[in-house]
Amino acid sequence: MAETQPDAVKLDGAGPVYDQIRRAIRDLVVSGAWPPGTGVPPEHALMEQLGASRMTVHRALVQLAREGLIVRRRRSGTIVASPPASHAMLDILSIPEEVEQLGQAYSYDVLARGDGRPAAEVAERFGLRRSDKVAHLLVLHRADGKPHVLEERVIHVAAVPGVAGEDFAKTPPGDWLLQHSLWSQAEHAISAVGAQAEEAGLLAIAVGEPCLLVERRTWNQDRPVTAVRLLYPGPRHRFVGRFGPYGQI
Amino acid sequence: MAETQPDAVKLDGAGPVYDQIRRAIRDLVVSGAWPPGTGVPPEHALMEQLGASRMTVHRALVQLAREGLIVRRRRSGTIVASPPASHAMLDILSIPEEVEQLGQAYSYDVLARGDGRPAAEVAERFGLRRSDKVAHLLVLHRADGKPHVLEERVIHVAAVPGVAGEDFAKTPPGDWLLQHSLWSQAEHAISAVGAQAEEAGLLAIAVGEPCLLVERRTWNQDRPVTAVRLLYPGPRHRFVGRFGPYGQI
DNA sequence: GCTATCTAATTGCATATGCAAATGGCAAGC
DNA sequence: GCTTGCCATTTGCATATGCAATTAGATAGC
Repeated sequence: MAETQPDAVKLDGAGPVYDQIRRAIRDLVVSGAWPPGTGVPPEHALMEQLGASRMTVHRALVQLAREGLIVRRRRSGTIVASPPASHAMLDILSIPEEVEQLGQAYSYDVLARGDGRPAAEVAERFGLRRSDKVAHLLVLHRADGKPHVLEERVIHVAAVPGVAGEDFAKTPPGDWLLQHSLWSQAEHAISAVGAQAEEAGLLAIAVGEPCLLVERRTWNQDRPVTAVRLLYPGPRHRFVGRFGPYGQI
Repeated sequence: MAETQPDAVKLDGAGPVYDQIRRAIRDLVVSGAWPPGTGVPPEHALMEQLGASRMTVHRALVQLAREGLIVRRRRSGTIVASPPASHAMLDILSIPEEVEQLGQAYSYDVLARGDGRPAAEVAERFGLRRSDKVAHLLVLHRADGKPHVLEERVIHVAAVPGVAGEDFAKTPPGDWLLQHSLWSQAEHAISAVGAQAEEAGLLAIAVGEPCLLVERRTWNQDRPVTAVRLLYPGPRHRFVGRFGPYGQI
């Protein structure tokens, strides 16, 4: 079964054995070598392969399961988990989901698309080199037909091969990227800005109206994947989070 | 040593033993029965007291340590951890720290204070009953002498006994509360609003200027502790977070 | 073919045991 | 008093063992 073991688990000899195992498997998962659904070898196999006791292997796997990287079921075995679609606190659901959770009808339009090298201003804002080929998109998402959020997105073509042949007619780019790209790190920033003239026109609000601006940049192993600027009009959008003194709850 | 064991660990018989132990101790910590610094009994003591093996006790304690609720050191033993001062993603540092991290000089003024029953509008906005006694504060925080953020806060007097005799002359209320109150749950919301006339005047910005509004409410065991409304002027404030596909990093 | 039953693979949990590592505090020596 | 070294306590780690719970897949029976 080559499929169940695309790469071998390799220990690095640093620190406790259970932690070496945990890190080794974690690295295989986050690097994409073991994509979601891949079967992790059963405890007995790892035990022999690594020369550790079952309890030690077990400890590593239990911890990975608690971290959400793998899913374990008796008899079926252990598989690599699918990353959760949303990230509590601040991360945003896919926008279609976000709108549907509000009980409104979702639709969207790709207003503009350009492929080529990024303009200096864009490259700067999104942390790209001017030599990187990018796709540049402007998308308006609607809830019950009314403007909901304006998305300006840059996609690094080299990091997402399929993007050149995709027109985003059926799936908005954010959701499409979730399925067609890999990412290992993201950063977002939230701020409040007034709508510029063009933005205000598209969102059907007054110029200068306060908007919540969410900027997110995504990398895969230090290589930029995509950067997006989401402009939510007015005080009718809120991002809510809950937590306790020792962390999220 | 009564101090090291203010309450006994009690198992509830539900689920795995190690998890019963984990939850029992967690509850003692988050309820405040074991405040930060309290000594947790050593593994051997818990082992005898609970009739479990050391490895089972160990498993519970290791997990609590990973969750950050306790701190363990060889020979010294295990103590209840102090909650971290800030909460990653979105939670805000104490405002003095926030300003100092920007390399600016911090100062603040208590602009107004009222003690009594909350007005209907305030009670509504902060989830209080009109019969609850509250302290109501308006505080302007400055960075290098310039307005940085406007804080409007309501404190539930019954939940924070010392508040009546405190004038917040030396410590702003947010920091003071961190030291003098207990909380088990918080919720915050972020949105963008335009500055109202009075707010704009205090912050020295134009009326309608976009502001980032952070609203946070805090409870202790379902009892409201405090609620705060932080108004950050303009696009010069950003909240930044980083994360990976499987959670925060 | 369909269903009920059984079997075996796999994870989950708890225990017992032994040794390693760190270190607070005591004792001995100066 | 001060320093040095030792010892006992406490946590950290790994192993071996045994049994329970779950369930995919095989088998037997209809």
